[in-house]
Amino acid sequence: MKLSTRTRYGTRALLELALHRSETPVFLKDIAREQEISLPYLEHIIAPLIAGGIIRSTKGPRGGISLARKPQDIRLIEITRLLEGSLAPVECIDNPGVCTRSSACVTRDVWTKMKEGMDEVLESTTLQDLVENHRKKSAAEPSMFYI
Amino acid sequence: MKLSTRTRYGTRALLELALHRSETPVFLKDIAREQEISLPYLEHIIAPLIAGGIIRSTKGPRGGISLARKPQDIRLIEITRLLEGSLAPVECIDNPGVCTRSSACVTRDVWTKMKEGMDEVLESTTLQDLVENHRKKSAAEPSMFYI
DNA sequence: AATAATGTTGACCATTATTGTCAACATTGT
DNA sequence: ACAATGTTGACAATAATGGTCAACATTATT
Repeated sequence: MKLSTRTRYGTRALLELALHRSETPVFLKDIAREQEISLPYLEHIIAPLIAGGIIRSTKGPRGGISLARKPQDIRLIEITRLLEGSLAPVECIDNPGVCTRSSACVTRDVWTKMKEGMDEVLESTTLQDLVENHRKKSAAEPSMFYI
Repeated sequence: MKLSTRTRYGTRALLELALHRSETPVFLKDIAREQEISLPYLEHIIAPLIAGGIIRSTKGPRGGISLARKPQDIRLIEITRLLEGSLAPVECIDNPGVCTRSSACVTRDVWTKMKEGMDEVLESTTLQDLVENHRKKSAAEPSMFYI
């Protein structure tokens, strides 16, 4: 039940973008260095976020990426949907046809509740919430500027 | 974010045991057939449940396995702990040392909430709850006797 | 005691998903 | 024209999962 690194790295990259207050886009290169992700891998992680309308990108010199919307309008559930897909712990939740027992299965009901618990957290949290929490933590512990 | 088949199969096997009202133990062979799991694989799934004190086993002819406790005293969280380990979506929740940013990381806080949401569901559900839900569903849809 | 039916254990293997890397390309500011 | 960026697709390494197989241990039955 681990999240993929795609989702972890992607979320941290988005938070870094959200923390970047200037208008100018940020280089992938810089995010890769900050977050200790290889540049080629980060490119592949960013791609679905661009396709999903969370990130805008500009090519060429002085290019880079930036948030397509304000941080308070980006919910974490969108990020995980794009990078991780559904959080359903078992296939039969999204796809009841894969198992003939789906409708009568009571373990499936439990796994469904688990999914709902996770979804609720991610639906109710925006990038802006992360930004604010980060600022609070940074204020409390000035030495910790990491994301 | 999928559960392993170990956990899914193991939970279904335990539910089958819980539904089996007689005193006599159940053959692994029979559970394997009912749940469509290969016998050798089921043996490996059962092993940690025996070691964890959820299942008792008897060797020899007329042997088999049975629940070590009453269904209302077996919480699903015990099962997932034995078969899946922690539900932490990221390693740094159980093991902050793996990442120097742990204490300052705000994404980690979100993943922690996700874990707590899942744990809450599994802590508050017992095998007996599954048994009751199963009986309700069976009564409503008599043709669906599956687990 | 012999035997057959069960569960136990450990070694092993196949498949798949993840996690990347690399190279060619497209775009754009200077 | 060129250099700096992002884009895309093919590919590879690695690890985890899901499973098999064979040898063994135990016990009821005869």
